[in-house]
Amino acid sequence: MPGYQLQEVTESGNAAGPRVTVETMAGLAEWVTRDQRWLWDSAAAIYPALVAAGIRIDRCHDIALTERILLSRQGVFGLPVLAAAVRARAMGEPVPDDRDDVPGPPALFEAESTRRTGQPDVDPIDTLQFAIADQRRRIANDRALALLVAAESASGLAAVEMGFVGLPWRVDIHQDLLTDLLGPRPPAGHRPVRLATLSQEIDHAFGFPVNPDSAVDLRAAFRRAGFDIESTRSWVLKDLDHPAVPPVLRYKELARVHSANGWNWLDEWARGGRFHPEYLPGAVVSGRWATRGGGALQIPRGLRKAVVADPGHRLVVADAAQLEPRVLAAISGDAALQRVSADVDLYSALADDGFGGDRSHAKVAMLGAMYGATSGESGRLLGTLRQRYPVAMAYVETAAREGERGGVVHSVLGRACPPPGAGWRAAVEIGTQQDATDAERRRADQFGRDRGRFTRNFVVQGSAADWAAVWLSGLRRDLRAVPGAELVFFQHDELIAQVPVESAETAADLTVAAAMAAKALVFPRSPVTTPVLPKIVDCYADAK
DNA sequence: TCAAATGGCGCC
DNA sequence: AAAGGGCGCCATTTGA
Repeated sequence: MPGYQLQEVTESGNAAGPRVTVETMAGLAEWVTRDQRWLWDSAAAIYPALVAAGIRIDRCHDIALTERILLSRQGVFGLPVLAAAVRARAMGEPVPDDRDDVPGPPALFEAESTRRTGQPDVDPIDTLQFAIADQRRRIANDRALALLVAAESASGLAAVEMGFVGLPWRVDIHQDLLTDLLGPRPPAGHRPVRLATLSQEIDHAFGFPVNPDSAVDLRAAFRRAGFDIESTRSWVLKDLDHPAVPPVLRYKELARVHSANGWNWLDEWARGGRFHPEYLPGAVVSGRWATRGGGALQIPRGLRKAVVADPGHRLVVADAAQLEPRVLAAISGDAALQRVSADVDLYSALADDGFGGDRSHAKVAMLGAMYGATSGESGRLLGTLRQRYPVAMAYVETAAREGERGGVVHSVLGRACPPPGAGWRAAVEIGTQQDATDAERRRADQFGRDRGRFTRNFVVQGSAADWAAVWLSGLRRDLRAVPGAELVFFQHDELIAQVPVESAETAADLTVAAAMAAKALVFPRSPVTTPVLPKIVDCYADAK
């Protein structure tokens, strides 16, 4: 593994510390000691090889992840080739907004001059030194931003480690579930018997053949049967009085299992009893993680039975209860909502505080407020929220107005949302001219409202992601003191650690402590709580 | 014919 | 209870 160039930095943060040129893994191992922070271009590019070689590090500064956050604040998105961005900044040129570039692992030291013609070659160490100094300068004196960058860098380490370790996955249990639902595994290219049977029932109910996998065909069939529907989404179909509806809904459900998490998924993703998705920290504009491969963030609840701890171990499943409304209470400073958020079941408290004890109404209303619902029950319930929590509602309304007029908003620690694109600006520009047609006005309105919903949600979702990154990185650090403990899954506001039986209670306590620490760091002086309720289980399905 | 767009649905 | 935010993935459809 030659060619990696890392720079060691002293605890004092002196970037001019000794240089290390790593020629081999064995050579690197000598350099890895505790209490070092490594500076490197990207954990995603370097760390997988180290982890595979049995090397773990405690801390790092990840130039790529940091640069993405810093560039977001300059309105640059789409992850330009990192070296190009650093080089442009070094030369005082505008940073290229390279949306179409293929986002491979961001590589500072790859031979980019061969890929991107016309660029001068640069010394990687010089580039690294410049990048570090430049980033430090841009972060200087912004404690929130420094916290975000530290948490993001640590997330980069956790992501690589979790991808390497993988989520325990019992293939036999998964196979049994599939057989129960769909019948035996069909030959390649064939439908399982259960789907074929349902398809026949659907044909029979309509009186003519219909392909239930085709939305076009299915909608035409229902229209032919006298139901003037716009789409075939299941919540539309479920209200129709037609004999085809039950088998269609069941077909959709099972076809989803088959195509998304069927035998092909098992072959590709769960060999060896582990599911190894690739985690991409901060890859969602809001700062949430994304994953690549296997749909790791959409594991159906019904499949959680297949996630079982190794012998002698337990799973510690911890999630932050109703994180987003608590975050809204914190960032808005709404005293009434903060009082409600003192309750472990926030929605129940909300229900008792203006929704006549109706928890589901309270929940719908709050979600609607954060997502920008306009119509229906949720829209009507917004009035109650405005009356009870005017400060919180004004906060999200302000964010929405900012988005509608083309502005940007920030998460609590300072991640910026993308500015509107050229198409958006053009459409709004045209639609607001004196001589605009009705269609142009409607289009401009639509674009404005859509973006308002986006920025409204961004401030909440992004701040929740900030909190979660701090939580995760703190827990990762603390968990290193627990022998045999590994983080194995992370999903927005929920994580799973696999821990030796005897350490399960300790690890569970650590998830709680890390949540309290995250609250104190991200929302200092705020009275809100961000409770975490860890469950110690053998099987993920038993955690809820 | 093939790549991009769409519809749909799983998770938060 | 409603169909509002963010994603990834699959099968089908569209259109160049």
